[in-house]
Amino acid sequence: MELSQRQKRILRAVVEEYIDSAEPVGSRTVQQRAALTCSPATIRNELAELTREGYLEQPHTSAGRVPTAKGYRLYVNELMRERALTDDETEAINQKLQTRMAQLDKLIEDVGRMATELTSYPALTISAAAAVTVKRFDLIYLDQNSFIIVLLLTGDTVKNKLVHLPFSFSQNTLQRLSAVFNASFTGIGEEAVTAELIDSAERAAGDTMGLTSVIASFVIETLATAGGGANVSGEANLLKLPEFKDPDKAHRLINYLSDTANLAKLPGSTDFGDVKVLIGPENAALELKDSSVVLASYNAGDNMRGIIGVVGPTRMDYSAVAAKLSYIAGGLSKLLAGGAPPSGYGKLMIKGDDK
Amino acid sequence: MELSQRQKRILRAVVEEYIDSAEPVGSRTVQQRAALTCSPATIRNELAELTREGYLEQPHTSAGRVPTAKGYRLYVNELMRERALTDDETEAINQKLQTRMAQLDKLIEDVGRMATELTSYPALTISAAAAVTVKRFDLIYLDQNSFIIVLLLTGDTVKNKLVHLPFSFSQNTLQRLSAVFNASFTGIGEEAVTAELIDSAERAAGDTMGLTSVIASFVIETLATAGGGANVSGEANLLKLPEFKDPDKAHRLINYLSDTANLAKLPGSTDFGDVKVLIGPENAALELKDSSVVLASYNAGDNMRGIIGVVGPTRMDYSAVAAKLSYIAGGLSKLLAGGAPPSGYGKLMIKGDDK
DNA sequence: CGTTGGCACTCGGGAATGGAGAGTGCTAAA
DNA sequence: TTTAGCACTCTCCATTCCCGAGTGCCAACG
Repeated sequence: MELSQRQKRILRAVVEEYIDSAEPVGSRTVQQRAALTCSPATIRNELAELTREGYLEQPHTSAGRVPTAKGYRLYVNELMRERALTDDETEAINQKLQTRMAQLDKLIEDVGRMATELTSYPALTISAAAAVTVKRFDLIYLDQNSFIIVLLLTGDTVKNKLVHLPFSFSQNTLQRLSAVFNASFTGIGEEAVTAELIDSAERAAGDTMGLTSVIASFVIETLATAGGGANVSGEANLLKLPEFKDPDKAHRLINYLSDTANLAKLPGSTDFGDVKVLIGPENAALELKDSSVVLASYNAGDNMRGIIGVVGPTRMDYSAVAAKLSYIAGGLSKLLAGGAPPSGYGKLMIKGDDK
Repeated sequence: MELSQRQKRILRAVVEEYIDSAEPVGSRTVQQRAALTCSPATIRNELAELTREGYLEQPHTSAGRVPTAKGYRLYVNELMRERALTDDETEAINQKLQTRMAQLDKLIEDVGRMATELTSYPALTISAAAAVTVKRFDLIYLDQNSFIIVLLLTGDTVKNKLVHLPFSFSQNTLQRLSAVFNASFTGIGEEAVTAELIDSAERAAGDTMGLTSVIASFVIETLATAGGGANVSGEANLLKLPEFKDPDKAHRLINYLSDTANLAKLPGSTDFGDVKVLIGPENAALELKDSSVVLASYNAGDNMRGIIGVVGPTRMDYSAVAAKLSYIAGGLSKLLAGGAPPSGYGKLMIKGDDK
């Protein structure tokens, strides 16, 4: 059954009022908020209808109405006004993006913090590399017992490690090793670094001391960990919200979020520029069942992509949050991929989780 | 006035009971806990005396007694039984330290997380470098527009940055620059990197393109940020405690902790192996006035040192926490400084904040 | 003189009580 | 189809009341 125009206006009014007040909203409030000409009584009839259809619910007889997940879904998909960011807001975001040009890893974390500041909800970032490989090897000779391994990865991240060894080696050995690694270990993924490959590299370099395997294991470790980096910031902001006045509930959620392994499980596939909204029970994880998650993905260049998102109560201000995340993700793409902003940047496309 | 033996036993019983129960403790409970032969009435007299002396206080007339900061102080300084860690506990710590051998920065953070797990209180880590300088420069030529700066710092940390430039330069230029930097920028602190020094380096290298200042600014940035790294983990654990059932209070503290700038302000000077206990009002920061902080410092080699600590309610289990932190700090020193464990490792020395 | 039992007193916390207010559903009239 | 009116329901808040835990003091005792 399709909702009437008036029902939609009412639903929107309920959702938006509830987002602001966090309290069940009654017929009189709806009338004012939606600027409807009809009386509260009429609205009561419509509210009853919407409740019957499952878009709203009552905490108890004779309290106002609260949107259900279904109600939020409809709101996000159809009713939400696309909120344009104010000049102040875009200005603030731009400026922050500008001034935060540290190393790549830190940058992403910083942008997460920035998302927290802007939305006042906990922010999470996930950088999922499509397939990281080493672009280039350098071995820097320090003294006869130590050297530095420098790896240049796809995505132009640089990783390094200082190695001390109990035996000595020559600068020549390192040069040979470096050549061998550049020849056979570049452009391959973690799974391709096999024992055979290491063996053959060892022979090729004429390495009898096991240097090859030291380097190779660093390569494996780096490739394995370079992919997924997840990070959360601003968890404490949850405590300000009335829905988390129960410390136990807050504790469970914060705990869930602080285990980065959980974040990786969030459904991530979003087109660049789109924003994905997961409302309450749509979340797979039990701990998120009565919270909502808004995700936007960015393009990090070199086939790498990441996700930035925030977690909040189901009554979070989806339009404002979605707009901000979309803008941040777009800016981040521009910064990282260097090129043009991804399609849809500036505009806002919401992708729901319709079933 | 010196307390009698019995008074001390009573005080200890009150403190330990309160640590366990978080509730004001009455005379009968004390009698049982301290296994005293005298009756509750006698104990009441003593309790009244201790209250008069300021070691205990009553939330209201006719409630049990609660230790004051002064009471805790005495307990920590004199009454606390030095708790030996059980074999299981040392075993667990050793094993965790063993398996966590990632890069230095991550290692410290990980150990912080470990401290959280072991004590179930939020843990903080601060790595305060005495004076970081660059030990060695390397510039790796990638192509005519880009190169990698690799800095080896005191403490054997390696930092790097990938630089893309809009103009081209030769491999020779980089070699010359590298030599100049190694000659005049090694072993000096951030404050010594002056405009004059950069100018003269630029001339010495015959650099007309501003490469020198690009590298120099990375040096400054690195030296400035390499020093203080602070980190907090496990904040959510606070929410489990009855003293933080008010979300507002918890929020204030967690917020305070998550601003790493605040952590740097904690009084840090502790001898290695010692554990420093700051009880409630002894803390300088307002936000910590009714929490306690236990700190242990470790030796990170190369004149560098760090602090690892936990934050909890004033009634935290000082003996267990202090023992664990001391052991962790000792193990960390051994791991980082490579050499012998610092004096006092294994044993436990408490340094209070006596005034 | 320190210790003990007894007793009156105090105070916080939880349960019970009783409006007040907000909001609903229903009915009858416009 | 909309509106006004009305009885009903339920939460929230403040008030009251009682119970129990614990104290302080006093008088008696070894």
